[in-house]
Amino acid sequence: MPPVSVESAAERGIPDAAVARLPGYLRALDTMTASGIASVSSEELAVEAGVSSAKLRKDLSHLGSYGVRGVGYDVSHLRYEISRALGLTHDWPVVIVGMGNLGRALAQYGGFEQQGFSVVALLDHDPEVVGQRVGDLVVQPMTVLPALTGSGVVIGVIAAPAQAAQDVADALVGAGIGSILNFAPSAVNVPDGVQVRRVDLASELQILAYHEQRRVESAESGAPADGTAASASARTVGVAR
Amino acid sequence: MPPVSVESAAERGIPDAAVARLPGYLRALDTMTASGIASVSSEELAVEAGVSSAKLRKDLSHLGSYGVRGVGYDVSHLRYEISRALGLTHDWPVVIVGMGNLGRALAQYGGFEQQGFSVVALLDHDPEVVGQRVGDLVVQPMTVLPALTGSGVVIGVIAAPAQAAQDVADALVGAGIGSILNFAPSAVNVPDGVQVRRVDLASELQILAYHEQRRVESAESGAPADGTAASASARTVGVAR
DNA sequence: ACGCCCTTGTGAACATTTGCACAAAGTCGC
DNA sequence: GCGACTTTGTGCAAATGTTCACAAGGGCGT
Ligand SMILES: NC(=O)c1ccc[n+]([C@@H]2O[C@H](COP(=O)([O-])OP(=O)(O)OC[C@H]3O[C@@H](n4cnc5c(N)ncnc54)[C@H](O)[C@@H]3O)[C@@H](O)[C@H]2O)c1
Ligand SMILES: NC(=O)c1ccc[n+]([C@@H]2O[C@H](COP(=O)([O-])OP(=O)(O)OC[C@H]3O[C@@H](n4cnc5c(N)ncnc54)[C@H](O)[C@@H]3O)[C@@H](O)[C@H]2O)c1
Repeated sequence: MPPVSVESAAERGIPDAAVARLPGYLRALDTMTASGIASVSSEELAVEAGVSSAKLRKDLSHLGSYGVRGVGYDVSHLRYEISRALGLTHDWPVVIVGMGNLGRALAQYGGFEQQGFSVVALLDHDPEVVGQRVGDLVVQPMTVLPALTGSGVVIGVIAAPAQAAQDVADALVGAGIGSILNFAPSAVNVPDGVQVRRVDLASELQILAYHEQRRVESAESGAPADGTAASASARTVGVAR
Repeated sequence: MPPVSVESAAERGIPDAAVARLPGYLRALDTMTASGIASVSSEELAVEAGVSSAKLRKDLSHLGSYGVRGVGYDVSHLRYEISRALGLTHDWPVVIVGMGNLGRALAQYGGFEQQGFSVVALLDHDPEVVGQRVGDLVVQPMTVLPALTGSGVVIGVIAAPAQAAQDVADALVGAGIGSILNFAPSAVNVPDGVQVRRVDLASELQILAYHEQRRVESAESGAPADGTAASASARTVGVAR
């Protein structure tokens, strides 16, 4: 690491890979709280979160030294420290754009709210959809975006069709949104400094398919299956349907 | 990994990071096909897929040498080669477990089918839900699982509540499912060799929140913003750009 | 048929992430 | 109080992933 002179404790610059795992630790801690557990070792927490204990300790070391050697971590204190590192000490207002099937499901799903986010606005460009009520909110037109960002909304969710995703992203960025969660199955290009994360089921399934294919191929190990014959292998799978 | 001596051309062992990007390339190629584009350079495809061209070329090099120097890649041929590498030369049957809000939405969402997967069964443990019709299928009890795997189903989707996720995973693994896509916000433990991927919106939002927080903090750079005052920061966001 | 020009495929440098192993540090029983 | 025992936090090495930069290769115009 560069010799970052002062650098208070360790508050700045947690590696991306570690940041991506923090929410999992948070969730595991919540589960333990619900079970009435007050203290955990890195080993126990690691199992609950599905990682190795060494990785867990290394990750936590980036946010400071909150464990007690020989004992473990205090569940509620660690929960607080991770929350703070992630910026969840206050709720973040979120806007969802695109009120189709997915947008409605997300708007009504309580999973956000419990985790430090609150859906404060629902937008759609279709005049037919604008004005409809979804849960506690009324769908608004795209033109209100600047007003939303003006009042502090910085996270946007794209739930519009793929071909509209880039337009929506442009509108969000133009209005000052700095972080985007994209459910549309397409990449969006944004300026430097704007964060985009994509959630795509088809991609996830395709990645699983790759691993399944490998398993099938290695199951027929004995046969070198080199060259020509290889292509037939996938068919094998009993798949009677 | 053991040093796999012979290793034909490049068919085996594509790095995980590359595999995770292949679906994105596939999607980008589909978009180009729809636009009537027959040939692309790595640079153009990289922009469409949202990666750097060097990364794209390196990734593709793991599946073979399918480009033409000075020209680029033939869209339909590259599409085929990526499909083949991912194991998408045939459809994969999928079972969804948990027919609540999310399960129903997934079952009726066409996004799977277009991409090489077909939902062949819907399961739930609740007798009230079993027998209901969702789209073209009737919800079946958990007891049919072994029959499904017997006929070739190897990919399962968990759309049950978090506290049931481990039980469902155990049932899936016990029946012979080898790959699981888990939508419940909890980690599941499975034996070696079983693949699990998790999709969790709250985690994604929390990761975005971390980056937003950093942006806010660096905006108030001069001020150390240590301790107490920090919590007010988020409201600020002048985000004039 | 030749050479120019363009883009691929890849070796090598660099960066990040993971895993190991253990000294440091604290608790708890006695 | 003190020593034995437990578990953290971390230095280091290995593995994995990314970026750079360019030689090799192939088409296309002439
Ligand atoms: N339905 C699912 O289960 C599901 C699951 C995963 C991903 N997705 C993806 O999510 C996206 C939305 O899916 P859906 O089923 O809700 O689609 P949908 O067609 O039901 O809804 C899309 C909504 O977006 C609005 N919209 C279109 N263009 C817009 C624009 N430029 N600005 C603002 N709003 C616009 C439309 O008016 C419509 O209300 C799609 O990209 C889809 O692939 C859907
Ligand atoms: N609703 C959403 O928009 C959404 C979005 C993201 C993630 N999720 C997550 O997806 C999961 C399901 O959400 P939901 O809203 O559909 O919940 P839900 O309560 O509507 O549905 C859950 C279904 O699972 C069934 N089930 C429960 N235990 C089971 C078991 N052991 N075996 C088989 N089936 C069982 C129930 O009978 C019920 O039909 C949850 O973990 C939720 O956090 C939901």
